[in-house]
This record gives sequence, C-alpha cells and structure tokens, in this order.
Amino acid sequence: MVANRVSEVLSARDSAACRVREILDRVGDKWSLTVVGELGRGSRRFTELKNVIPGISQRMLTATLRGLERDGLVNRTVHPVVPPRVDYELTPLGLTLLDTAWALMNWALDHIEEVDQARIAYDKAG
Amino acid sequence: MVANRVSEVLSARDSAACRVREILDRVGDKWSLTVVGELGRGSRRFTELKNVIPGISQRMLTATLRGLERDGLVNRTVHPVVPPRVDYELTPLGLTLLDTAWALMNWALDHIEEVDQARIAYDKAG
DNA sequence: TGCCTCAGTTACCTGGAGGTCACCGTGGTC
DNA sequence: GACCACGGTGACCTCCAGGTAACTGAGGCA
Repeated sequence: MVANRVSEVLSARDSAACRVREILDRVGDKWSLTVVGELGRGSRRFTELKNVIPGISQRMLTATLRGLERDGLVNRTVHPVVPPRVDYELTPLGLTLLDTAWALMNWALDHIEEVDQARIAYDKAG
Repeated sequence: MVANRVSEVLSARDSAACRVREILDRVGDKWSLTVVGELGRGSRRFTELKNVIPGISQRMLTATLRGLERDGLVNRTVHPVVPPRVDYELTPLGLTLLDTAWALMNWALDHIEEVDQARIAYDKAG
C-alpha cells in the first residue's frame, strides 16, 4: 500500500500531523476507504465488492482486501465449496475506523463546496 | 496533488466512501496534513515550515502550500521587504479541517497499536 | 468434451508523485 | 565585488501505485 513511504523520517516526530500520516499511510490509498465504506453496509463477497465499486480492478481489490485484513480491519472467511465463496466483513476495529471515516465524510459534505469555490476563485485570479 | 486520479469514475457514486475520497484527493497527499498540522500551531514563514518539517523539499513545500492556498485552507501573505517575508496561516476553513484531522489523530492514537499487533500476527501466520 | 463460475495470481506497462539540483532577484553587509 | 538570506521556479530523474490482460483450479452442467 502507500505505507512506509513516509514513515522513515516522520516516525521521529510525535506531532498530531505525524499521527494523521500514519493512518493515511494505511488507509489513504486509492481504494481502502471505499471498500471499508461498502463493508460498513454489511458482509460482502469478493465479486459483490467488485461489482458494486465502480472502476476497481480485480488485482487492486485483492490487494486492498489483503491490506485491510493484515491491518486487522477486515475479516476474511473462506467457505471450502466450489466455486469458491469468500466473505469479507469489518472487524470491530474496522467499525471504529468507519466511524472516523464518517467524521471525514461530514467535513466533506459541509465544506467541499467552499473548497470548490475557493479553487474557482484562485484559478480565476491566476 | 493526488486529485483527479479517482474523481473520474467515482463522481457518479454518492456514497460515504466517495465523499471521503474527495477529501483524500485534496489533502491525502504526502505533506498537506503535516503542513496543516504545523500551521495549526500558528502562523509560520516559509523557511520556518521547511525547517520544522523533516524531510520536506523546497519544491514540495511550495507545491503543498499552493495547493492548500488554492483550496482556501491557507492564507499566504507576502511582505514586500528584502529578503522576502511570506507568512502562511490557516483560514477559518483550514481550522475546521484541522479539527477533523484531530479526529483522525485520535483514532490513530487509540488504535494504531492494535493495527500494528494485527500486522505482526498476520505476518507471523504467513 | 468443453464451458461456466468464483476468487484469485502473475507478468507487464504506464503515469505521475515527489526527490535532487541548479538557478533567480534583491538589497544589506564585509 | 562577493557573499548572504529568503522564497521561490524549472529541468531532470526515479520509483512505484495501480491498470490491463491472461492464466489457474475444482466441480457442476449440458
């Protein structure tokens, strides 16, 4: 994932921004929070996720789910049937992350328009 | 910044995860939140930021600050003196983002250790 | 016999984030 | 006349996140 890119230098720093970067390293990649958001609605199969998340490739869905599983945010349950059936669901830890993601979402809902306006103004002033 | 990488496809989606991605596209790059965090402590000059943020290059600090300014999160004040003096500070909008970043930070403080443990366990299980 | 589904894995390739380094103008100081 | 601080800008390069496409294996079904 995006991880480790930053941690090198910043691990020494103990500030708020540093802590924020640690989670961004873990879930700030292209698909993690999207997947967590979808799993927030309930348990999902691999192919269900693939179909419901537009644009995600099979490879990236696998990689994202592995990353989330590794971080203890998602449980992977394999049913030994054929064709294979694999269910994914949020762990309790994953649910707490979902809550925090909602805080982010609320900020977005409240302020994204302001940001867009600022962009337009900035670009017009150029 | 990281922006526009995702927006293409996901702009159609109206889910929580999508909204979260919008902000991650804006502030999820390598340095933005670190800079916002530092500016949360008060107004800073360009060189002050460069010195206090370990590892950031001049080019990236400039780019990051421009991005934040463009998004209306940071104010840039140029004092026409020599040598130049430029002050950066959070706008009110930037302050609201800082609050949200703190929510993220608190999640990190509370759960990063769990995540680390999960990683170790996952890697050991292979 | 051959094709289907599901859940991947692997090889290969590309775009762009971000790093390094050199350069700029201005005016004070030595 | 040379060097410094400050706040940049631009050329160049590297690395890797993430995309595409082909392949896998096991059993059901026709």
